[in-house]
Amino acid sequence: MSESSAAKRPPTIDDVLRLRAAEPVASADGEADGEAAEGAAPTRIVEIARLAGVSPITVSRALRQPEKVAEAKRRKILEIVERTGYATNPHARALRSGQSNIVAAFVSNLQSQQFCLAVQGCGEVLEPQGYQLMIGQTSYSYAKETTMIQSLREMRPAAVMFTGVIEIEENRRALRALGIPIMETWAYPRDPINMLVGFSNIDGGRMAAEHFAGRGHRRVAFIGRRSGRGALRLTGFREGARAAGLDIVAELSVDRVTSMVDGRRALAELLSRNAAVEAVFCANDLLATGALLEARRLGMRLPDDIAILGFGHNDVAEELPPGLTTIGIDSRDLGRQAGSMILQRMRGEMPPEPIRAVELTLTRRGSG
Amino acid sequence: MSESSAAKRPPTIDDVLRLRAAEPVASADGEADGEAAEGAAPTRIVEIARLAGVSPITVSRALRQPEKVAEAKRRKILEIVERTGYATNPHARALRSGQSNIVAAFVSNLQSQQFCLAVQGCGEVLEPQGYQLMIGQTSYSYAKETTMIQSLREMRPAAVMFTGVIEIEENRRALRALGIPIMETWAYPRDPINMLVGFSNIDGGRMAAEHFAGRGHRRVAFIGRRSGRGALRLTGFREGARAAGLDIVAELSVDRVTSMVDGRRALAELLSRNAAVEAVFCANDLLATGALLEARRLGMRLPDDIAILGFGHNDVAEELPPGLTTIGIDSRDLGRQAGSMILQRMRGEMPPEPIRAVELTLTRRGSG
DNA sequence: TTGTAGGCGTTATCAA
DNA sequence: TTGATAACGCCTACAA
Repeated sequence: MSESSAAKRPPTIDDVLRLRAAEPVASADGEADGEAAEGAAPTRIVEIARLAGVSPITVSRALRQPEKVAEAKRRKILEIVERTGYATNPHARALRSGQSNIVAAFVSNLQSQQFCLAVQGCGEVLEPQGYQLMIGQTSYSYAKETTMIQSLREMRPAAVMFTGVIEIEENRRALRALGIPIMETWAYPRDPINMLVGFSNIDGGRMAAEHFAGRGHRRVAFIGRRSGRGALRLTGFREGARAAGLDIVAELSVDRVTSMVDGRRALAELLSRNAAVEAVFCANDLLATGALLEARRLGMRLPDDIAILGFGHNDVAEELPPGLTTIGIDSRDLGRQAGSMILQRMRGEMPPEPIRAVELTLTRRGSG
Repeated sequence: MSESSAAKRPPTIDDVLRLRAAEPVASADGEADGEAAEGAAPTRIVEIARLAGVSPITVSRALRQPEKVAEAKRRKILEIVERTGYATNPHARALRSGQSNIVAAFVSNLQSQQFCLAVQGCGEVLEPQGYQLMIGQTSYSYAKETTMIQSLREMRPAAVMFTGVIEIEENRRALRALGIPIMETWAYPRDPINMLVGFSNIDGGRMAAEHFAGRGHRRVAFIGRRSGRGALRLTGFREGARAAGLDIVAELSVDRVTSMVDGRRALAELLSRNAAVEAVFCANDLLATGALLEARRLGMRLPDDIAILGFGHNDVAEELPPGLTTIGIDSRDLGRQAGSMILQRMRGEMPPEPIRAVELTLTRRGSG
């Protein structure tokens, strides 16, 4: 079919290759940069194939399934690829094979150290395997979440990871319909969409109450969001308090947490309502840090005048005297575990256990 | 050419469509989820074309260049797309048109609030236009930077943005060779690769010296990295100090800055060497925050016993009493500007000025 | 182990 | 304004 090419049709790949062969010193086609010649890197697998004297499919195999190509050929091909700087076109690859190398990762908030750590951990596992993380933000907003999930339909990633769980049934369905591995984290729902590396926020709350009980506190309080994970931590805190005979003297709801100021205000309000509180559990470290600063500003000694316990293992809070005691997980490790499970699923293996729990620990510092 | 299809060849698109037409209640092909029927969303433009009674190319035009399609048809097509939830296959699109909708953004450090803000700002501009940000991390490592730039050759994004400038000539060349818009930020080099939204770190250092001079300090010191932007800030600080007649009594080099502890240590060392220092300029807010905490721990009053000035506009540092005075930029705004310039370039327009400066401001708080 | 044939879904190009 | 045709670069399926 090759020799009979007509004259008036547009040039095909092979025409172009023939031209290139006729003019060996290729003219660089970068923007007018005066780019040093040396020949632009090949952009097609056929060019490598020519150089190696094999068919394109053999090059393809040498790259993707090296064990299927004879040692000598493989070596030669890889050497040429290396030398020329050839890079596979991922779009062509994804189009033909239906497999993309993009994994989408959504954080609830890019400003959160812990979420970023988890994403980093996940990337550490996936990137060496040739996957690229695409990071997006859901901003704790259901509307944004829905939009992002719609955009996933267009993006066609190989897998998706969230630093959180998806609660809205419609979104869960949409994700399932993508037919790709979906990873949820940071909680421990009964029915994850697909895979989960999480922990029980209820347990976290319970741990807080038990810790206070162990330190001899009786009159305790809660500051936190009334929705999402905050609500779960409160539930656990209540359970633990009841079991240990603690008295929850106040539950302060703070629904928009954007800075430490919210924690400052909350503690001030709490104290104005109820001066006799001995220990406060703040459902996240941003609130806890604000509370700690406010307590210090008021001249209170921690933990004697008041104990403050946070949630999240934020390491900035370690440095604020006297140091914030906080419950949390190893976020980077969570990310790594998530990454390796995603990897298994993308390879078509079924991870032995699609739901994994990571350990909550309490890091004791000076505040409680 | 359609009717003469042989029997033994693999099914083509049209075969499949014919089958689908014969079995109108499509069997969902999601994983065994018992997915509610309602028919999976179409995955090919031809399906929309059938429904609308037009050719595929017309659907394509209605989606990309609506003005080229007659009003009535366009409306009908868009309505069908909307109703069915059809989403374009970006790989096919990128393959054929050579245009990807992915913009790669690299931060030096995902843990940095300011870098994340800049990336967010950039995303705010690009995402509504249908672009997806792909975020990566260079970890302040030249080796990592080189690897990432290599991976860009494979990823084939529509543009690239960095929170920083690329210094290594080889990497600069590789980026230029990509032939796509490249945005650098956070500094003000004489010869950016392509586009720049930056500020002068030297000016920042100079501002620090001028501020100290204006507050009546004479014996001043510097704490910071001796490479990259830290070095530039030091250069400016020296210039400003000389011009204002200040005496730089110490320059402390801290090359691995990973937490506030580094700032604590640095201040302690500085004071042990030279107790008479009146004001310290820390080249970044992490160091400055540590220094501030250490000064307080030692019982010093700020800014009377010692003034501390940071760089970076970190807002956590606002909350640490007495509040960190810091020089910096509006990072989100920088990101937005970068985004809109990238957008122009991707559309083939030349921004009027490919190099833009953003304003440095000093935020006065209690520390100096 | 290697190669041939052809399609993945879209859009550039040219013709009507 | 619309449509027919073919090609983007790769990889699956099958054949040798």
